[in-house]
Amino acid sequence: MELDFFPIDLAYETNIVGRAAIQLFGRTINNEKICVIDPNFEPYFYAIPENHELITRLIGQISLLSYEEDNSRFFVTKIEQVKKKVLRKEIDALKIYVNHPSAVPQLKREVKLINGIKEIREADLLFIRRYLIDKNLVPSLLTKVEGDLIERSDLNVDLVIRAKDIKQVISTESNEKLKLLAFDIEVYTLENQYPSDNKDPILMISLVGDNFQKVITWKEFKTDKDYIEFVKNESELILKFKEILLDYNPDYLIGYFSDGFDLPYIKARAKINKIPLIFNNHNLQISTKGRETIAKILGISHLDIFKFIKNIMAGSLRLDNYTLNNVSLELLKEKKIDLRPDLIGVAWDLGNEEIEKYCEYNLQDSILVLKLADKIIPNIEELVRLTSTPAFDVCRMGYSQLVENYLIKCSKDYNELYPNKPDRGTLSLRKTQTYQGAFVFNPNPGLYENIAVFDFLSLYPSIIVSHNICLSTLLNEFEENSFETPEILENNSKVKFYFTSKYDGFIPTVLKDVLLKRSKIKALLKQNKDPILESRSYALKTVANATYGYFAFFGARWYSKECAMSITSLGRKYIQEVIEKAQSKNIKILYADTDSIFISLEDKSKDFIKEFIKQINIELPSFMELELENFYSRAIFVMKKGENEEGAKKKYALISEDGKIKVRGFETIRRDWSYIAKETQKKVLELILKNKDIEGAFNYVKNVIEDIKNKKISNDLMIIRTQLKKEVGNYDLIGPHVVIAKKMQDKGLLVPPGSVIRYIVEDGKGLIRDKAVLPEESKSYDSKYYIENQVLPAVDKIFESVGYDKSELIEEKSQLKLKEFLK
DNA sequence: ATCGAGCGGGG
DNA sequence: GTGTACGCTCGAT
Repeated sequence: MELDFFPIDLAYETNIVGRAAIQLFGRTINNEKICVIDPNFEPYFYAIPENHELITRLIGQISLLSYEEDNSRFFVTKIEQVKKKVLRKEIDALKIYVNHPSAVPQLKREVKLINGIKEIREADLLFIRRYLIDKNLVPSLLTKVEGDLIERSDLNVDLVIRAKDIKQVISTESNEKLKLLAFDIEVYTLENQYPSDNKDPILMISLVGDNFQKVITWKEFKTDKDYIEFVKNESELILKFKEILLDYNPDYLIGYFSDGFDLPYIKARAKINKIPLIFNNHNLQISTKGRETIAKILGISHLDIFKFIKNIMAGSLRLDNYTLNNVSLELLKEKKIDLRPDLIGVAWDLGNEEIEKYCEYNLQDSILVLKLADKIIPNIEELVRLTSTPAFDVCRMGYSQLVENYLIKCSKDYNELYPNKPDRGTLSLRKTQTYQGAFVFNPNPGLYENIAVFDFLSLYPSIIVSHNICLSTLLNEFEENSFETPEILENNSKVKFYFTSKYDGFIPTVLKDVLLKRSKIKALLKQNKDPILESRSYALKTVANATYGYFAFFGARWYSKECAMSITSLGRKYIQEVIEKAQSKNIKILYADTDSIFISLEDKSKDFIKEFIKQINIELPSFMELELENFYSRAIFVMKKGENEEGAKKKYALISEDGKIKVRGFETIRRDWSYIAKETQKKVLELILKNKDIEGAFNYVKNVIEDIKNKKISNDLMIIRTQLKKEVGNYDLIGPHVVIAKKMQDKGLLVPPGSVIRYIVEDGKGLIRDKAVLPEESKSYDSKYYIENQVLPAVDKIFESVGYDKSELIEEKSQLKLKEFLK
């Protein structure tokens, strides 16, 4: 039979004869959940011989390799002699097929040891990705399978097909029918504690899909909310969750930090309740990636959208935190229900409407997550298509991996062998390498009015394309007609790099493809604001903009310091040219960094500025564009501590004409700051930017300081919160929160790891830890500490930048010495 | 200057 | 899972 479907999630299984078969879970155009099993793909890798003459001997030797493990035999099945390219140079390679993907690591090591083998290549590509790339398949695009319907009771799908042939269909059919299910859990928590999965049960789980809303909980109370469903206990709650998942069988299960919290928690509680969480023959799997955990459910693609927002979208969103509330506010203009999560334990014990509030809260979280997913998944899916990587992985990748996966996919089209990853030695060497970076026009600290910001769009990508910058085009010395970079300062001497123009490099070619595709889409978007096209454009932009960073990323396969240096040198040239042109038209430059320029409007009209940009764009190479980012009514540039010419980093705040404040580079406001410090900083920026009221802001802080001195500020605002990460006894270094935790323990209070310790720094002598007390026991907080270590560090640079000295803030009765601050 | 520890997201 | 593991900032020493 023949059938069209959208593949979503892929895995592979091992059959009776020890061969791997790919499983493609997806949805048919008739809305059925399908699993296609494709046994027709063999794992392989490449070996490069030292020279041509050795090939016959090597083939003989390699074909004999085999080993046994767990009663299975792993061996080389066949070897092909092929022509491949390495940085455009043609070479001989051996394509070595093995009987199972898991045999690759061992067999590649054995091959590598054979005398006459120069290098192993492409032995580290996931079997699934290898399959997708080699078969020219892309998840989430319509795919035609020809094969036989088979019976598989172990798979939770509507139909299973054993594929004979499978190929992508050229089609405009969209996969809008995909089923999404968002979920969120609430857990028993006591005030100021953090739940721990070995003792605190899951109290409720919300699930929200298309026309589907449910909150399951296990303490019965009177309610008229029909989405609330009661079960008997936690065990039944987890069983119900599992049942809904199997029944509803979504294509994407979506959570917010569900890799790090919800699913690991469910797994831990399921274990305690002795509930197996098996889906399609596999346990809910929790693995780790660095410090982060990853939760995988076979056949249901679990997307933790927090990961994608943090890794990919944060670059453009630039929020000061990425809580669900904050992200929803930004992207959806909606909020979470305002309830303290650590009071759920109290509510639970009280019962009735108290619990009901938390059920609403729980539901709202899933609603927000689903709405966010609706916005974000099209972006993820575009990156899926661009990189031939399943959404599950794309959702968790960073920029460099995105670029790398795109390049790996493209390398096949050019018959290139993709480079190996750097080894440890290379890695640590690369980490120490520095080079001249972007151009920075240091701002004079101060407050400014009527500002315009210009941005170069795709500055670096267009440099790479128009100057053909690539490892494969980099020359050892000058050649006729080659392109040479400006002079670059390196170790006190000047260097230049040369790139051939005889042929197009691999990276410039594939990047050009991205830029061309994007400009076509942008042209279409001008006629019609189609959200799918928006996503496509977003995906292409993401990959294009990350390419420069990729050259400079120490872990990159296509790492090149020379290319990175060449790109920044050209970037400096372009931005400096614009600055010079602006200055020649008497436009005052306030600040510039990498690809953005801040100017002061002074007496010039907005139209004049727009015309200036238009003129610049006429002269720029194609793909490159100077864009008016926005007009701002005020800006404050702040001195950064330890600032030097080279390393000056962005630290500024802007207010746009519609009153929106944009803050960059201020120390992230963290939990371990007191509320008074956070509030004061926020208020100061507001007063200065909104009302231009520097004196007011100054007086505001002076008042805060006076109030702190006179102990007029309530203890609540002085509390510092620090989480205890280990058992109290296991600390070598005793910080203030550890001292307090010990005191609490002595009082018979439980302070397991994860507890948030609250303390106030009290008047007294010695180290901070000697002065820390429990908030309830605080009689007189240490004014000096709060002024000097909390409030002042949060605002002093702001005032210094507008002409005040820090000391003036603490002087008892200083006359305000308002210096000239409007430059 | 070095080093241990917390932060993030979630409750 | 044909795989690889954060980066920064602050306080104590």
